[in-house]
Amino acid sequence: MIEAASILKKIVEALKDLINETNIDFSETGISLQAMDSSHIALCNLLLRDDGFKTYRSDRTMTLGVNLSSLSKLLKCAGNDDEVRIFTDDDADQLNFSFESANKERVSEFTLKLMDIDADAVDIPEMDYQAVIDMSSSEFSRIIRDLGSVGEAVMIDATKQGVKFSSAGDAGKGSILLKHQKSVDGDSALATSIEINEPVSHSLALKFLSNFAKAAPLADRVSIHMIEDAPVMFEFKISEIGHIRYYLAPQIDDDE
Amino acid sequence: MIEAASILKKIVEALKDLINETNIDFSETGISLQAMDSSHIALCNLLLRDDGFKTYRSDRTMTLGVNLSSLSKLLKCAGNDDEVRIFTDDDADQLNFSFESANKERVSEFTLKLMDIDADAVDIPEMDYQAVIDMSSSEFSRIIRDLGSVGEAVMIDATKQGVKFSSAGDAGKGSILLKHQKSVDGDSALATSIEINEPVSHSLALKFLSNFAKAAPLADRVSIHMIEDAPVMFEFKISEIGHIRYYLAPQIDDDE
DNA sequence: GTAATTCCGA
DNA sequence: TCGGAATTAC
Repeated sequence: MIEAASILKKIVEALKDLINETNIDFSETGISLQAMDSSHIALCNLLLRDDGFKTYRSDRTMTLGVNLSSLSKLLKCAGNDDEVRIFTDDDADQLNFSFESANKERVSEFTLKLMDIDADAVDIPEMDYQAVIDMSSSEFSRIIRDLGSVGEAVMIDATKQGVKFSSAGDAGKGSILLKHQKSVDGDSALATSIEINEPVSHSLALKFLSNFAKAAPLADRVSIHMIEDAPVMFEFKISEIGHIRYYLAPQIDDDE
Repeated sequence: MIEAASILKKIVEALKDLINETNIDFSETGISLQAMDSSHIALCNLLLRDDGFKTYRSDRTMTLGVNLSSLSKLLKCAGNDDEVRIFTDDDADQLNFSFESANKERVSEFTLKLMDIDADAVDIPEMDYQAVIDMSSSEFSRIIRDLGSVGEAVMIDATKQGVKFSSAGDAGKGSILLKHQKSVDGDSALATSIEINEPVSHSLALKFLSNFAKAAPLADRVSIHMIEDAPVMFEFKISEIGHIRYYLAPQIDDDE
């Protein structure tokens, strides 16, 4: 399997602070991963389809347990433009990486030891969400960072008119309102669009949202999927190849 | 003696984490320093020839003991483009620095207290090395940093074809292979050249190599000089004026 | 564990 | 050019 290193790095950066160790599933159709975060509250789902790779081959289905912190360190040894090959031996007790620089003068080989991990058997039902907010991922990061200095949780209120992020803490409170905008061609990159059946609002722990925001380098946009009485889902599409989705259950608090 | 501050700063940065205190020799022909690192394993050698200075005068030979950490702090008070004068009084119990800004509008004077230091009498024999690797110093830094996250030691294997740096640790292992290349004019800045009589390989403690890599800002290239059963020497040429050389004895381990 | 520094992104 | 984050030294 061959791919540019930078995207792989970003993927691992988007997961490693949430998940220490996880099983990764390799199958004919691609690579996938589902895992609860270390505190068993949030949930991540990664999908990389086979056709997104330059070449991809997996003769059989394999589940490999990796330490994401080690993997992150390993990937830091690749240049962003290096071509990456990932392969495993038949006994699959280690995962091998080769990085080749663009000019071919430098070839690195790294090996990651694998581990047996007790899988959190996770099943994610597809849902019909009441509201789907599609917004700039950098805007999302900015809002999460800004509200992170205000309080511990963010209330997300989605209405037809727009979406409001708000937080309150000891020193005060803050809110950011993004108005719904049909993607104006001029700056559609920043526009926020909201598809909504019914207004919905949820309070979410900022601690997790900050981690979700680490996926922003992977995608220009993030979509936030909300429904009453179920986890909120954040999706970052990874161009041409798949997505990262994060699920987080709302906090039960006074305002809902 | 007058010199641009930035180069002096870089020199001290390249030494201070390895050596706390050292004698510096001032003679008619220039400035030199030899010292073991604090753990008495690695060895540094600095040479600054008199003709590399804008002006240089040393009426007699002097050996002055300095604390490099204090010197580093002192030099941080100089602007990078300041012209530096270093001078001492006849009794030589302190070293005086003046920094003059490019526009001459600002002149700073600093004084460093000297100390008596028991010299490690160090003698470095000139050797005929079996292999000399000449490579980009930034590439060297990168490799040392990358392998630093893998293990505690690096094996350097020099052959006619190229040089391989490799390391192994708990989480896995890694290696970087640089292919030998006659300096193609196009990008000779990155090319690696290897002059070799006989293949040689040595295992070296990464802890020290990380310190050696701090000399990279002083020189675009580093040359690695290897011979069986003797310390490996790393040389960074300081343009027009001298060099820093580091010596490190190989670790005895199974692979050699 | 804290503090400083260096590097990257806005 | 400035601020923030990550890395590294004390």
